Amino acid sequence: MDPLETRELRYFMAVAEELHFGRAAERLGMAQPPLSRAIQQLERRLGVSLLKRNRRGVALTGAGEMLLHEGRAALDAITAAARRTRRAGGADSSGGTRNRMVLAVKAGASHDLLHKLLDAYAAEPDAAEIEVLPSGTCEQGEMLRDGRADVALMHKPFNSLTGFDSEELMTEGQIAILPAGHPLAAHKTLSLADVSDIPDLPLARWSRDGTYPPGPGPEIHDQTQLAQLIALGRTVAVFPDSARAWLWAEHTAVPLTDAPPVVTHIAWPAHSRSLALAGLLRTATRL
Amino acid sequence: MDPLETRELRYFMAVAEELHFGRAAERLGMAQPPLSRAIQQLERRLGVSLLKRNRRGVALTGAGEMLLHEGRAALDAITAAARRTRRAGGADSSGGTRNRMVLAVKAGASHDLLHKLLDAYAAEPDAAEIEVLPSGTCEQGEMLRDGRADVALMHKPFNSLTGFDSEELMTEGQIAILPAGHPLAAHKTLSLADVSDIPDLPLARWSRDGTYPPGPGPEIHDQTQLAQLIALGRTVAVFPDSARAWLWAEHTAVPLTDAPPVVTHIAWPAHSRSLALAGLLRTATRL
DNA sequence: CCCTGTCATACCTGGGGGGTATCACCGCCG
DNA sequence: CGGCGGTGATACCCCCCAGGTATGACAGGG
Repeated sequence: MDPLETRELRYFMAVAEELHFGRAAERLGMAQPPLSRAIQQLERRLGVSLLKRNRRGVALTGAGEMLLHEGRAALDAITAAARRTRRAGGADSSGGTRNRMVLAVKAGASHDLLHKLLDAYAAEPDAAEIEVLPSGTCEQGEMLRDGRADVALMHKPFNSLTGFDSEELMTEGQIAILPAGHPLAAHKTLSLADVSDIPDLPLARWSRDGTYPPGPGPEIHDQTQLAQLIALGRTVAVFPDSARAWLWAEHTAVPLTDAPPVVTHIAWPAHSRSLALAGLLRTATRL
Repeated sequence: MDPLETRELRYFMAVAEELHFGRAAERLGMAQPPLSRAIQQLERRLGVSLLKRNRRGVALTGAGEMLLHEGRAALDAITAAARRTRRAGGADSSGGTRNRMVLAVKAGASHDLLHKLLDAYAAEPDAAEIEVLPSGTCEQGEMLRDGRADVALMHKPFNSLTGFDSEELMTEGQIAILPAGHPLAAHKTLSLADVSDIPDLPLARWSRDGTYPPGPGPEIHDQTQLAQLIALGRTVAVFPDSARAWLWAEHTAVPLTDAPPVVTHIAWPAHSRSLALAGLLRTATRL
């Protein structure tokens, strides 16, 4: 009948994630009884049971899982609307001039491409002000979805472009970054197999949502950390070619022959229709 | 601060579309003063002015336009969440079995592809129940966005696939559909220029959102209507090759040499993650 | 100059969202 | 087996705020 309220969605998401009314209520900063009631009302309203209450906690039904996924997308869209509206209203109060735009970039990646892009765009007539937002590991997608960013540089195959519009900007090979003195550093090229099986140099493991894939290598969540460990001869890493920009003297880069190429795209939410974005895209595709 | 409520969004959308508080309030089924207040609160909350109140109606600011676009996307996402949740909960109450799925298809298009797809999918083990939803002119995208449909057959270049994931299914040429007796019907092939300039047969104009592009041809919003007008020798139309399925005896189809090919895709919202959809895609790409 | 149409303000009321206290139920463990 | 802890549900209350009505302020047009 009448539409879902965002409050109800927020409540349900909390319960669906915690699978526990008490903890969910705490997270929401409210008491448990009104939360229980709100969820019941939601279920009545939708005419669907969302949770199975076993006496020991709760579990999601099929409909519950659906609402968990779709609801997250909807909440993201709402916060995106609020964020982008605030951003659009911050500077201009009428004309559409001086729009600010946020560009998300994986920290340290595509450095000179980014530099050239920003310089070229700044030279455009009535260029918008661009704020560069360094993003953590592969979270540019979330940032576009929830409105923290308006446009992003994304790197296939690490980022997924599904749900966004994009233009291809650049393709590059990958390199292995080795300690300068290591025997393998003398090679002209290497294969993935070569670098994944070095007995004294386990491949570094990157943090993904705070968890790490299993393996022998050191746990990394920061490029500086990684650079240091490589320089100390403790690990080896595989990066796109443009990573040469931040290599140290103690590093040696060796091209990999069989690593998949990395394609840099500029991506934006599919429904975007802004002049500033159009200008940036024009600049980017002309580079 | 605290998130936008859908009520506020709905209110703002109404005002932004009507550009008139009174009419917007009427459309919302409420009185004008609380609507005014709600919008003011919204503006205060966002810290942004959304409307310029000239004493003669209102106009949108830049931020207002942003909220109009982003808000529409957000509201669509919310109604989609509600619709899909209801649909998921209708049949199953726990297991995930017998999910229903809605497939949007432009009425009359890709008829035998659709037929083969449905037959092949129905033969799959634990196939979901598929409801076919005939859509009007090119509105499959909206249907995916607001949850009326879960998956759609879309036709490049008529539909835009931006924002969706898709798989290519079929490419076909286009044909001109002429009255059987017409001189041009005797040709083996024609060009677009040939059919757009026939003095006695103006090209039909299709309705787009209830409005028609300008031109001499008759206004059409229904395939049967069009078929009849062609049979009567009053107009000519250009269609994908698969339209041969519904030709009448009084029609003649002539291939067009220079018309852009029509590519049929199966498309779905980028964030979808359902087993039923995966099965349908597997079937579709194997056809 | 008044009348009309617009949005804003003032004030009131009722419903419902949220809180506290408590219940009902189950599983665990001594 | 009986208390005990921890779960979600119920009962009841209160007060805030969404919404309604009446009215104001202001601009433009005849």
